Amino acid sequence: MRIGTLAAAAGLSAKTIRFYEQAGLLPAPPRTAAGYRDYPAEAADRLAFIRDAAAAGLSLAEIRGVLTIRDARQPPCRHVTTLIETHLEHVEQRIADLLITRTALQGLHRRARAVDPADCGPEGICRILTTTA
Amino acid sequence: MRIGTLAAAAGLSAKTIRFYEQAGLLPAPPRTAAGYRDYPAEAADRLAFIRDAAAAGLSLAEIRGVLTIRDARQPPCRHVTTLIETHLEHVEQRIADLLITRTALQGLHRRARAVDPADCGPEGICRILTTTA
DNA sequence: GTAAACCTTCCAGCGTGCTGGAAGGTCAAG
DNA sequence: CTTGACCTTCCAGCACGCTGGAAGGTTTAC
Repeated sequence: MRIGTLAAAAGLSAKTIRFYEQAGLLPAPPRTAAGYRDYPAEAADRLAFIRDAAAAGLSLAEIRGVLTIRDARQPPCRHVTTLIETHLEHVEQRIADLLITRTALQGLHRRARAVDPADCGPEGICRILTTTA
Repeated sequence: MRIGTLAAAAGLSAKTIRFYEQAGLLPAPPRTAAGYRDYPAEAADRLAFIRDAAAAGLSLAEIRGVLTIRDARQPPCRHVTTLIETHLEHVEQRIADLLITRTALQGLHRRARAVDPADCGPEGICRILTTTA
């Protein structure tokens, strides 16, 4: 399977696949006599995993961490558990941050609807945002 | 008011203030005879506005949009309201994505605790993760 | 008078996740 | 045989929001 076929199958560009290889997310595949990358079918699964994990918001570094340990073929279950816990903490922290942001935005939005545009004044700073510090 | 004083007042670095000027968020102030930036007191208000809007998660481009309209002496309230609504949607989408990720990680974590490390087998791929890929 | 703390400009890079282009080699169809 | 689609490598840059450093000029404090 050449890179273009794999790219089409995974819904990514060939460029992105080479980038993932370079970034250590996808192992370098064997090459044809002409030097073309020749992927096994499993590569599509791996790329699908990467794509989904990335879509879910994991950074490539996080995904790489999961894949690296998986690829080690050792049973480092405790390591994996720790890794998962760490990822979970990061995700929960991000959620917490975003909830704070959301609350702030909802406050701004409430105020925005309450303010009469004519009220902003010719020189005044828009009240919606300035009162929010 | 020189840049260092303003920076201290606004809780930003002098570098950041120069960057904001370069980015079109802060107008270029008059200069002293020696070429030093000499800010009026209002600059601190403007920077506070920028800081607060950024803290609420608006991008510098979005803030610039608000400021540009404000500087044109038009009431930006409706624009700001729309901006907030759009941004709120993005944040909520992001939160929803992260909640899905969190659920997935929690499931992984439960499975990790349930698996006996000896169970992973010498040649098998660790089960915790493979069932997820 | 001198040393430190400040200011100026410009150029460079961080990290993230790609994307584009140039210059060249290879493969399949007509 | 030629055309065009595909592949290779490498180098470059996008956006984002700064941050650091070099090389110089100025102001302030002792």
